Amino acid sequence: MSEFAKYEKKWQKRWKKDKVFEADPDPRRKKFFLTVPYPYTNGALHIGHGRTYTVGDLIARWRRMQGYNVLFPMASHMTGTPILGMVERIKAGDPKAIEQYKRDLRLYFETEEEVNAQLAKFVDPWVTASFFAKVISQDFDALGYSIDWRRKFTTGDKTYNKLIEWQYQKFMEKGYIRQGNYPLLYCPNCGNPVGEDDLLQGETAKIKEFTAIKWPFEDGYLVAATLRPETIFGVTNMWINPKATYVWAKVDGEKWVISKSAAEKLRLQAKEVEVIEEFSGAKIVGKKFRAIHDDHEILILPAGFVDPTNATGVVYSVPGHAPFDYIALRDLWDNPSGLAEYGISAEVVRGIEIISMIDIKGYSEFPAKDAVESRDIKNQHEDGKLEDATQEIYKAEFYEGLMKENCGQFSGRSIKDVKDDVIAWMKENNSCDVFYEPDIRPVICKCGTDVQVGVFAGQWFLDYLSPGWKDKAWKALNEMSIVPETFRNLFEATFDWLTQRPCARKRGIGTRLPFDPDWIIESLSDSTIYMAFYTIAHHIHGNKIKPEQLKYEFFEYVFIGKGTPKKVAEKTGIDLDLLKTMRNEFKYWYPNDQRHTAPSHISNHLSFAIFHHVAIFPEKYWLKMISLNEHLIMEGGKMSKSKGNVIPLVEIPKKYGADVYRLYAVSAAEPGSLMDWREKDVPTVKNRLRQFMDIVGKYGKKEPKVYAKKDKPKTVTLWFQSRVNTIVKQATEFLESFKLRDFAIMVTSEMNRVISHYLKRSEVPKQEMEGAMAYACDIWVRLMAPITPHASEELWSKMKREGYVSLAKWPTPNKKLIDIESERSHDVVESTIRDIREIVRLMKGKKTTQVHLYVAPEWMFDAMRSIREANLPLIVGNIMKHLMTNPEFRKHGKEVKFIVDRIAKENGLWVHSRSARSERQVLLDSVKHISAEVGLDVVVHASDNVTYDPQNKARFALPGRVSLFIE
RNA sequence: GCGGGAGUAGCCAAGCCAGGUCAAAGGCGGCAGACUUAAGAUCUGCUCUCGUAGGAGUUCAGGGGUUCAAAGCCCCUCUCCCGCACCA
Repeated sequence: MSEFAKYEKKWQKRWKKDKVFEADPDPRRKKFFLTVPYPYTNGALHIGHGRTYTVGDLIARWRRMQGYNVLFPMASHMTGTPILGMVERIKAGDPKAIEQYKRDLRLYFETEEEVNAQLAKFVDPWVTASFFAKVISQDFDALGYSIDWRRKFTTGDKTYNKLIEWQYQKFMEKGYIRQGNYPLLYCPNCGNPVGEDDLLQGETAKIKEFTAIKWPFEDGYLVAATLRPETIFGVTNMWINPKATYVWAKVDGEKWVISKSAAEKLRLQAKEVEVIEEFSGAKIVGKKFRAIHDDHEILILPAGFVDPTNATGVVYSVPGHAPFDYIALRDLWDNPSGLAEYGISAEVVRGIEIISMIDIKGYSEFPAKDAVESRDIKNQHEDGKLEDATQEIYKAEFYEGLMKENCGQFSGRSIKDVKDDVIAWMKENNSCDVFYEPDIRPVICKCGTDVQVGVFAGQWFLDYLSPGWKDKAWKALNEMSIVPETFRNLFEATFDWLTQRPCARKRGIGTRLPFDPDWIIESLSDSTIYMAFYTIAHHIHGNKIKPEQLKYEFFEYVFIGKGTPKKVAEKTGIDLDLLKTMRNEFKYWYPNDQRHTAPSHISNHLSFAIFHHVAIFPEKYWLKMISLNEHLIMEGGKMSKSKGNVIPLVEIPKKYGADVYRLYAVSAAEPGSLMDWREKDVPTVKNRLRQFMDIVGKYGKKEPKVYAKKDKPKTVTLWFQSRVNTIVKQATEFLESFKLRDFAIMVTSEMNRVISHYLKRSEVPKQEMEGAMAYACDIWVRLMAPITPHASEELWSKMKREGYVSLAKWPTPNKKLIDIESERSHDVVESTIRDIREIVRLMKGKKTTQVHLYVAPEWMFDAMRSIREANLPLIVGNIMKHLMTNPEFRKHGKEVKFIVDRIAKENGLWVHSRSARSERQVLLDSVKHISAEVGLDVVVHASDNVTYDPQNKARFALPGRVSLFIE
């Protein structure tokens, strides 16, 4: 158990008891509405999830301390397939699924009996989802997240369904929804589309779209599938596998010749297929078909390499540009003996002329021939080499090839531009269709069946290309803050690429489409505007409003302001005042000021959220800001259950302490980069927290006092007060610009450094030091509160402060105390100490007793100021001229050159005190300190009155660069 | 393939957009010292190379360019990471 657990629990309880984070509208205060996407509750969360929620909480806490009325709510996500899938696997007794859940359950139960008892209940997705929703909310509390839990809901709630129904009715009204064909991986045995998780093999498979070209043949078509439809102009023959089974089939009313297995696939691809006749490929070898572009007759040849289970099992041959075709034809030329049985003479085959139809630099007229010969491919059985040759030619021709003059209206155009036009042209002439295949083979379903491509007719899409939609979304994006700004590119790329997206499915948990209840809205499409639901969720369940009361008119009124509350109250039976309250509460909180999550959601969830908001809400309710933090890795590598290196969220407070984790999570990496969790760095973080607690614990209880100049404090006290306020200023600026790591370093390392330095200064009287320290601690404990709320709360109460530090005022820098001059002077002292040390080190053991410090003459300080004020470019001549016009400096001509040369060399002015007097004074004030640091007696001289300088060192002094003599 | 991003000292990681104040923050590791019976913890200093006077030299994936001046801007090359649609 971590040493922090006891007081962490204590404060979590008190926050809850006093409803510290429950936020209600307060017109007198500015609001800040922050959301982090709700977790998906199909299992326990891990340390990586914690990073995002911790950052979210940091923002919430900081804004709250800044005086904003902060709403930071949370809900849980259960729509979609994963929970349902797991439940089914548990029911089926799948040992892997059972073990996975047991592993998660053991985190929450002591005994194996309890684990099994809970697991036994996981036969209902609702039970699974609500169990994990519950434990995740406990985990969040244990990490100190300042969430208003009154507003929680799940995406499976009936009331939530009503929101989504309204949303999709709105989309329908606007014409943003359409139906169409959609191909996806499909298991014919299960009768379902399959996703990555459903696959045994080929998990990464994507769908490849072939163009099926319908070559006129007898009273129908010979249908050959290709990825290179532009090559129809180079066709010389057709390849048919004489040993394979083909069919004549009626496909959507037309007669097609395709392989038998292709006919079965087409049935799944939303085609009407009726097999008329089955026959062996040999039967049509030797027959003729007609070309698409000029109708001439072409021969069908036998080819063993044609795979009837790939695409249509019919291949048209372009030997000039396809290595497989070239080598197959060459093989027949070399050995035509097998042709006789099909009634094809050797002469006819030898008479086939290879056609060159693509012009490409660096190749002969037949690139396929070049590629085959350069690889020394002997025959059509060298698959690997042929595949390689095909890739080479395909790529080269696609990017650099031009259609030759024999390509009709497409002549002269580049392949990559012309491809789609060729397809369009064939489509117009009813010469082609589409045929889908998985891009890799085999793809096997968990049920053991070979997965095919299924085409869903009537699939519902959200059409992001609907007129006007994208323009509005762009406007929203352009006006929104994206932090870190580097991620904006990713949004822009996504916006460009979004076209149509299926928004409903046939399976899973979710909301049914109101206008087509066979379909269930898929889980990324039902979580885009729900932030609005937080503003009223507690009223809905608090007043036991029934789902059927949440009619279309209800949401129209509460979210859009349409209709009158009176009419809506009549229609829904909801109390009139309650309706008004909800409308007002929505108006108070909305829009969502900041949404924080991980960049992996940019290409879907976050972009959809922007699109859906602009579709539904008026401009003033669009998202204001999206902030992002990257994922977390473990000891330099990916986290994965198989590696066993996943730390569950629930263990973090026990193992490390919530505050330690939080501090690590914000200080180990800036949000924009991956964070590496390294166990050996944890003690350092813990130590930083302990130092903070020790110091504030010791000095925080004293009476804070601010020292003004008139109080005649030590100069180092003025420096200290200045540094503390500078830290407040910079820390706040870092938060504003979302540089969370810099913020964390500033309020831990830097603050600690400044404090330890001050504590070392023995010249400061005890009372003065305690007063100044108490002042600093009062600020420090508040600066740390967003990161380490429990420790800060504990200290705050020990300091006998009113209320909770979580609600205390965020420190603002006291400009009067920021004294750049004293910070500069301090730097001069520190650099002097460094210089002394360096010289002593270089003197290698020679006995040293005393150091003499010589400050530069006053006029040099005047010269530096004069240069700064003149704001001259860094050109020696100009600066010289500038100084020499002043008779005061002219007196020191030679030394002026010395100082100006130095300025040129250093590329500008450097840190120094305001005047020789003040520089000397600071050194005098620090004699004790310098002496203690370097172990030498210290004598400070003024260079206009040097009484002792045996080695004539004083003349090297410059402002800020004290000259030294060590003896 | 398409799209996005990254390569910084022994390691991790800031800096890059707005070039000079950068031998480059912070941390880890290492070395030395203090404290301690000792170890650990903690604290202090050092940690690219050279240097018996505060200085000099060489660095920011590799190559080229722009500039008085480049880790930073431009071009090319190499290497690595992430997303690509029904999966949340």
